[in-house]
Amino acid sequence: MGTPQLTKNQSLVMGALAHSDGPMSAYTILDKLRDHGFRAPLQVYRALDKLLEYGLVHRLESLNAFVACTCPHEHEHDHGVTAFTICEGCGQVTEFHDEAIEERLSSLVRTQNFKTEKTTIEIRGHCKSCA
Amino acid sequence: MGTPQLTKNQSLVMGALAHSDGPMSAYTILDKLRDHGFRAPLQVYRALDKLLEYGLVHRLESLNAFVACTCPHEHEHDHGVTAFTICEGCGQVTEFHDEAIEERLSSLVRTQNFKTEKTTIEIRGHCKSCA
DNA sequence: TCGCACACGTTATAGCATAACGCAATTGAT
DNA sequence: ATCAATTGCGTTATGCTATAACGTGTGCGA
Ligand SMILES: [Zn+2]
Ligand SMILES: [Zn+2]
Ligand SMILES: [Zn+2]
Ligand SMILES: [Zn+2]
Repeated sequence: MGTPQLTKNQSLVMGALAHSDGPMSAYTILDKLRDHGFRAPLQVYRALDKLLEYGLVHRLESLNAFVACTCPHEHEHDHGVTAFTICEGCGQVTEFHDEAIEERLSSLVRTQNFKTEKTTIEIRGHCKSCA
Repeated sequence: MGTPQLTKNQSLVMGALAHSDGPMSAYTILDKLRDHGFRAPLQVYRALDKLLEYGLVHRLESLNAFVACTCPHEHEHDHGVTAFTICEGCGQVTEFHDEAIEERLSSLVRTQNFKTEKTTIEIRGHCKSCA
C-alpha cells in the first residue's frame, strides 16, 4: 500500500505546493489553480485530504495552511512525529523529526493510558535571517 | 507584573471557560454569554486575547478552541512549553508540561539558529475511557 | 448488466476571525 | 485642573476557512 497514482486534481494541488516556497492556504491554492479549471474550494480540499492521507503533504494547524512534505524517504511508510519551525518574518517552514521527542511524548502519554492518533508540534518564532 | 484585575468581559469569558468541562470555540462562548449582554464575536476575542496574554487560557490550534489553564502555579511567571492530549471521543483535554521535551526542542531549534516565540504541542487520540 | 466505489463539479451554507469606526473611562504627566 | 495617551467597550461589516448536500460520470468486479 504505497502511494497510488495521483489523479489530475491531486497532481495539480501537489505541484502547487511543491513549487511554492512556503505554506499555502487552501484558498491560495485555489487561486493558483483557477487557470487549470479549479472553481471551488472543495476541489482543493478533496485533493488535500488524499495528499494528507498519503503523507505527501502536511497541515500546519497554527496557520490553517499546507506544505509539501520535505522528508527524504519515499513515503513508503509513515514517518513518525513531524515537527515544524515556522518563521513569522519570512514564512519559511522547516520540517524535522526526532526520535527522542517521539519516545518521550509516547512515554508521557502512555501514563495517561491515552492512544495517540496524530501529534502536532509547531514552533513559531524567527529564523536566523529574520532574527 | 502579575495578572491584572480582570475586566467584566474578561471575567465572564474566564468563568465560562473555567466552568466548562472541555474546550470551547469563541462562538460557543459568545452563545453562553448572550444572557450577560454579549452580542458580537469581538467581545469574546478581545477578552480571549488578554486572557491568553496573562496565561490564564490556552488556545488549541488543532481545534480552533480555547481552554482554561489547569496549571497549579499561580501564573506569576510564564510556564514553559505547554502540551495537550485531546480525546476525539469525549473531548477531554489534558494539559501537561515536561522539562525533557522542552530542552530537547530548544536544543534542536538552536541548531537552526531559530528563535522560539511560541510552541504548540497537541496530541489527538483517544483517552482511556474512549479507547 | 448490475451494483458499488470513487473522483469530480456546483451551489449553498456553516464556522472562525478581524477591520474599522466611534465612544467612554482611566491614567499620568504637565 | 487639563490635556494626551491608553485601554476597554459596542457595533457593523467583512474576510477567511471548511463542509454539507446533491448530482454526474467512470471504472471495475460480481
Ligand atoms: Zn514529512
Ligand atoms: Zn525568517
Ligand atoms: Zn497552562
Ligand atoms: Zn475520551
